[in-house]
Amino acid sequence: MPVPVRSPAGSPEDLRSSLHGRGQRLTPQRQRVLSLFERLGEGRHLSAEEVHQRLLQAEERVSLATVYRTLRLLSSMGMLQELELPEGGRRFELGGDHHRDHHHLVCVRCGCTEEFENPAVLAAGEAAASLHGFRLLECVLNVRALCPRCAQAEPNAT
Amino acid sequence: MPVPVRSPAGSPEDLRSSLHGRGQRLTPQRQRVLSLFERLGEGRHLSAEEVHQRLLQAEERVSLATVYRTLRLLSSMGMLQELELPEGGRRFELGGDHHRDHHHLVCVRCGCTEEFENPAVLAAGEAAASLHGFRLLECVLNVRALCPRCAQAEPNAT
DNA sequence: GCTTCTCAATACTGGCCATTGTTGAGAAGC
DNA sequence: GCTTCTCAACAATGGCCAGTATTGAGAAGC
Repeated sequence: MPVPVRSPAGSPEDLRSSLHGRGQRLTPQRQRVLSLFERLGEGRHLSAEEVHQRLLQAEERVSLATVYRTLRLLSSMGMLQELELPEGGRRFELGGDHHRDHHHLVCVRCGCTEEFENPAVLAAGEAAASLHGFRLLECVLNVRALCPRCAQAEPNAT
Repeated sequence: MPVPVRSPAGSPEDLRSSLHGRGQRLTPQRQRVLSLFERLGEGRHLSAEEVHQRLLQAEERVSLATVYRTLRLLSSMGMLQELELPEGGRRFELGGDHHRDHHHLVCVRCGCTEEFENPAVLAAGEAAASLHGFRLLECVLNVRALCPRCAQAEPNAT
């Protein structure tokens, strides 16, 4: 039974540590597969063969067998979600808790975090993306701050 | 005593790579000094002795000589700014380009980035901070996206 | 046809070690 | 008094290596 993976497919480093936690390794192939889904965005679902083809097109060769293995692995880690189609054949898409915008309040002193949402942030991200011609995938706002407890411990009032 | 959950995103890794780029090392002492200034926020300026004392209070022992060396180092790297007081004695504060909100558009495919600003983001951060009783230090919005060139290369319309 | 298995070749990791940048105390300089 | 220098002790890194998870091709299973 796989370990509970809390953080969605975020940074490359997240994937690495998730894998290491299970004594597994981060390989270019695994990165390529996950990265492909991240580039596609959330709604998209692909079959193993499609993943294989797309990676080939992107000049990121990964053998079909490895694609299958990796899809299964990433699913078991919760980073991908498996869809069983009635017509036969399976599809995969980005894991469920992948909000396009999820934000964190991080205490720089003790490291504790709070999560929050705010549509205004996504709007700002979309505005900037559109201004520069980018296609937005995900917005992550990190607010570096001091939590109530640590703020009290710090002997200074700015 | 607070329990560290995960390292605050932002500068820990930045500092490391900046140092490595110069063939220098990331040590706990350097982290402590920089971290102290980050906790203080932007307006604050401290003398070497004050830094030393505050670190002692925080049970983060760093020798005075090292404090001096580190302050000089961080200044030369632009992470701190040196203020020469007319009365004699120098003070240090967080480097200038440390905006309380600076945001990035990052292409997840080629890695290129664009920077932008948007007061709405800072507002959102402040709202969240205030809601949870946090004292905001800095807002960093990371928009994961595809740049125009890479968006074109990706053969899919979501 | 889609998916998994086999097995030799490959390569990611963690551990260990030498290199050399850093630190701590106290002396020395200004 | 504030800041820098000296030097032995310390420790962050990079390189190297063995251990072993992973990959690629093709065969085999469903």
